[in-house]
This record gives sequence, C-alpha cells and structure tokens, in this order.
Amino acid sequence: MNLKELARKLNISTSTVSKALRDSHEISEATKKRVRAKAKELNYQVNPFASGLRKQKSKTIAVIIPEVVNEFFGPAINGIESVAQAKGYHVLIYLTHEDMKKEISITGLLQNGRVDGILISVSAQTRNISHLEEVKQKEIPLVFFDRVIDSLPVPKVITDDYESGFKATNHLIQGGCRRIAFLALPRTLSISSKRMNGYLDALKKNNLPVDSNLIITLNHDSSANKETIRKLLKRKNRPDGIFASIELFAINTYEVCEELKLNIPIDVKVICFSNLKTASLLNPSMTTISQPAYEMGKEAASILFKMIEKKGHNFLLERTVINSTLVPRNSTK
Amino acid sequence: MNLKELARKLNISTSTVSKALRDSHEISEATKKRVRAKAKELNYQVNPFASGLRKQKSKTIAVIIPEVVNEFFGPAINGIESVAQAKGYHVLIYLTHEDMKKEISITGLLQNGRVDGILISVSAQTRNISHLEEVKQKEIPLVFFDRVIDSLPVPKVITDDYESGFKATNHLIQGGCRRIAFLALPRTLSISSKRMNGYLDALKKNNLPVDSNLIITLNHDSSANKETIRKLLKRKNRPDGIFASIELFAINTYEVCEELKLNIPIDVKVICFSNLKTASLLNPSMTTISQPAYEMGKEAASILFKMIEKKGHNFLLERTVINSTLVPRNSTK
DNA sequence: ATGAAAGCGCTAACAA
DNA sequence: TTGTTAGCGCTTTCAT
Repeated sequence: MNLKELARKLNISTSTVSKALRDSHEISEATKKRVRAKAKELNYQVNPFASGLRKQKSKTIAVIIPEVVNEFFGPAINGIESVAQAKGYHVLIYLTHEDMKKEISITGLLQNGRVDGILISVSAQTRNISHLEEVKQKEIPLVFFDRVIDSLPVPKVITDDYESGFKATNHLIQGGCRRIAFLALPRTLSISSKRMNGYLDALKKNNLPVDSNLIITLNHDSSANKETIRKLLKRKNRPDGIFASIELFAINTYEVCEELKLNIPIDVKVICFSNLKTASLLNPSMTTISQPAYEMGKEAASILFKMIEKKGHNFLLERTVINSTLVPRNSTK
Repeated sequence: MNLKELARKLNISTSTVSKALRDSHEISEATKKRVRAKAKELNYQVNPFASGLRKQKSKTIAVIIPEVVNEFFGPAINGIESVAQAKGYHVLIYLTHEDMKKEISITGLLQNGRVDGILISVSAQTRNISHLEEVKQKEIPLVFFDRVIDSLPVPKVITDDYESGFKATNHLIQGGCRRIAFLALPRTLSISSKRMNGYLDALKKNNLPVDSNLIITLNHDSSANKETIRKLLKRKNRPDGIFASIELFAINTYEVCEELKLNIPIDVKVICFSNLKTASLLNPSMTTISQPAYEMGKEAASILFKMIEKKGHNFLLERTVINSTLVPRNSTK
C-alpha cells in the first residue's frame, strides 16, 4: 500500500493525496476528509524511507550509552523515550560497553542522515574526542548527559557531582569515619574527577589527611574490582568508610564484605550513587545518593529536540545541572 | 558527500562506485581499491534512506517492551543489541509502559518498512491481539520473548516459568512455610499463569490447601501494591511466606515489611524472580530466581535474524525454553 | 484547489 | 569490467 495506489483508488493525484495527508492548506476540507478516510480504511502508512530521503529528515534520534544494565541508564532511557514518543520520534539505542572503539564506529554509522540528533554518555575509556568533533562539525545536533566531555562546546545535562561527592564524604565523616576510601572511575571521566574533588574538599574541610592509597580506580570488571577491594579491606589499616563512585563498586564492596565477614556499617560504612527506585533493596545500612536519571533523560531529550527543531540557535552554553539527593538509610539497624 | 560526487571525483560512474563499495565480483580489484581509498578519504557513508528505499530493507529491528527500569529488560536489551551490532543491524526501542493502546500505536508505526523485524514482550494489559496478527499477516518477522501470547503461532523465547514457580514454592515449603501468598501479575500474562500453576501444583504436592485469599494480583503502581500488601500482612492470619512473581512486588513487600517492623525471613519468608547481577543487593534473606535475561535477548534476536535472512523458512514451531536458576541466599543471617 | 513532473541518493537490470 | 538508466515512494515546485 503506497501513495500511488491510494491515489488511484481515490481517483486523484498523488500530490493531492500527499498534501491532504499532511493537512496542507491548499487542499479542500472535503478532499482531506475523503483521503483520510480511505487512508485509514486501507491502513496506509507513509514509507519512512521515501519520506526521509525526500525531506532529509529521519524522525529518529540515537542514544549512545555505555551500559543498560545499570540503575542509571535504564530510567534515563525511559525519560528519553517518553519525550521522543510525544514528539513522534523514534529512538535508536547503541551500547558501547565502555569501549571507545565501539563508540567511534557507532558515531561513524550515524553520519549520513540516519538520525536527526544524538544523545550520548561517553564511555569511561573515551580520551580522544575527534569522532565527537566530527559529529558536531557535520552539524548533527548533539547533547551530552551524565558523562560529558567538558572541552566540547555542546549542551550538557549533568548532576551536581562535586556537591554530591562532598556531601557523601561529609556524611561518612559525620558518621565517625576517619579513613575513607574513594572507589573511582577512570580519571578521564568528568563525573569521576568531580566526585573525587568533592571527596577531597570534604576531607580538607574536616581536617582529615588525604591518603592516596585510599583512592582506588576501578573499572567494569567485577572480579578484578573485587580482588582490589579484597586487598584494600585486608590491610592492617583498613578503611572505616568507603565512598563508591558508582553503584557497581558498592555491589562489589558488598560482596567482598560478605565474604570477609565484615559488617556494614559496623566495621565499615559505605555510601554510593544509586537509583531511588531500588535503594531500599540495597543493604539498609548503605546510604545512597540518588540521581534523577529519568528527569535527566527527559531534559537531555528536550534540549536535543529544541536543537533539531530550530537549527542555528546557539545552545552552546546550556549546561543543565540537576540535583541529586542523599537518601540516608537506617544506619543502626 | 554522496555517491555521485564520489564518482565524479574518481571519474567513474556511480554504479561502478556502488558496486565497488559493495564488493561486487563484477568490479576489478584495482578499481575497488581506488574507490575504497577515496571513500575513506572523503569519509563517505551510504545514505541509509536511499539504500533502504531502493532495497526495501531497513537493516533495523524494533524491540517493544513494557519497561526498561527493570532487572529483566535491561540485560535482555543488552543481549539483543550485541547480536544486532554483530549483524550490522540497528535497534529501535519502544516502551509500552504496560499500556496496550501504546502497543497498538507502536506496532502501527512499524508497518511500513521501518524495520525488518520485531521483538516483543507484550504488556500486562494486552488482551486483544489483532495488532500483532496484523504484523504477522504483513509478514514482518516477529519473535516473542518472556511475555508471549501462546495462541499466536510465532517463535517464542521463554523461561521455564511453571518449573520455577514450582521450585520457588517448594523452597518456601521446605523452609517451613505453610501459608504462602502468591503476588501475581494480571492473569492475561502467560508468565503469570504459568508461575501460578507451578505454585498451585507445589502446594498440592505438599498437601497444603489452596487459599484464594492468598493469591493477589498486583500491577505496576507501587503505592497501590503496597497498600494491598499492607492489608495482607496485617491480617490476623498473616502469610508466613510470599512468592513474588516479579521483582517489583518483592521490593514493594520489602518496603512494607520494613514499615511494619516485620523481619524477613523470621516473620515472613520471601522469594522472587530477579536478576543475578544485583541479587546480592536484595536483602540477603530473600532467595531469588535468576532469569537468564541476557541469553534470552541473544536467543530471541538470533531467531529473528534467521527469519529475516531466510524468509519462507518455517519457524512457527520454535519455542525456546531457557532455564532459570534458584539462587538461595543465606537465609539465617 | 488540483495535478504534472522533477528529484532526494541509491541499486540493479541491462547495455556496451 | 564498466556505464546508462529506470525507479524505489515520497514531497514540492510550478503549472493549470
């Protein structure tokens, strides 16, 4: 079923049908009605490839993220998809698995009109940014969310990473911790360095020494992480507090503590970034920092659509900060 | 940058360039090399809309799921995306939020060549299936995963819902429970009725009475669920075991127990479906049934690609069952 | 208010 | 082995 056939059945030209379906003012109300009725009857749908080719628009956006098995990106996709659905857009999803090579090949695939815009949360491995500069240079609307590249002048939607890092560390200090370990993501990641700066400043403000042996960079290999954490917790001078910069590291810590029969929070207090919805499932003694992932997704998508709709507008300066919240759990249970 | 321009720069015809890029045997190795080099130099990418229109193929599949904020669908998408990426396909994602109307409008959007195939896990609300019959009738390859419609003859990838329902219930009985509540999804959902049948048969086999007051249908509204669970746990004849047919209901239960100062597993034992990766975050006293979501996604996508690649093959009978596993937690801690 | 026709960028049948 | 050309289905300009 295509335009031509539909036009033939109605005994009018394809251009009239096309205009009628797109509610053009050139077409009489009567014809429009007739066309719409027939289209519905025959279950006609425009061919997105033909229309996309002609109009040079895809009505599609791409979301590039490191993982989806993650308390952050799940809700974020939810927010993105709901905005896209409301706007009549389609959402392509691509996972990098924290691999910059994949990120590059994915952005390469999106260069020739497949999408009208891109939302990206960069991989932890991303150092070189020429593939992203290329996207920008081709004038494909681009918005960063959560994991951003500060040096690239595109809109960014982030949480208050420095502040929450500060608050989290402060919370542990208030709870009596003196030797607080920070489980970091690779330094290249903006969120990691900001969270760490919050951590460092909180220590300083409380006159606690910074011990570089307590700042540990982990990655997404759980068994390697657990081995590292195991060593950390077996030290004679074991930390009494742990600040995990992502949920996975808290899970890893939790498992090692179980294995070593260390009690959270008696032996060691733990705080981590996590998502509100399942926070209650975390060991109740872990305080969590809840990121408004759904809202971030919605916000990032909204900005992207603004860019898509009115090109030329200067969005370079937009940098939306959405506040996360500390969710204290009953720490004495 | 398009074919024509590229051809002009090379001083050969567009068809030669097109064939060269697609590694046609009609083209000499020398020309191919020259073309590929120039294409790379000029960063040429085929226009997917033009090529899709001409070839009547989109190189894209759609995944329709109820939610993404979910321990099951996250890993499932991961599995799907990895297979798709390997095959050079793109993945569109659509969320129904358990709303059949949305499911219908989404399948409607996919009728005109936007995708080469569809993977779907139906919404809990889906009763009418004419929109899915329409997809099948238009010969768009379709595969169900996890939440299937038994009556529609298309390939299905499921877990052993009956068996795991049986095992889960048995586990609670073994643990000393005598009054076991079942927190069900709406009956329309195949997975729910199968899990319930397992539950019922386990009770029978252990000579325990079936109490219909203990079979409670919940939905995706957490506050309504919690209210229902609150009532359940306040009954004089409180259940001593709870079998939650999805993780969300276990979370809801957990929260109500905390509120009512009920101890899991002392006062009430809980078992639920969940995902291995975060199982350790669940209250350690909850035994979980781990579904191999990633594998299911991979399997479903593989079947879909088989259908896409060799049309006409009869896949109607394929019904892949992937076993879930019981993950007992230290229930005495 | 309606229609004819060009053309979006690509592929493939056919010609050379 | 390479080139010419028609046409995928749609939108849009320009006529009528």
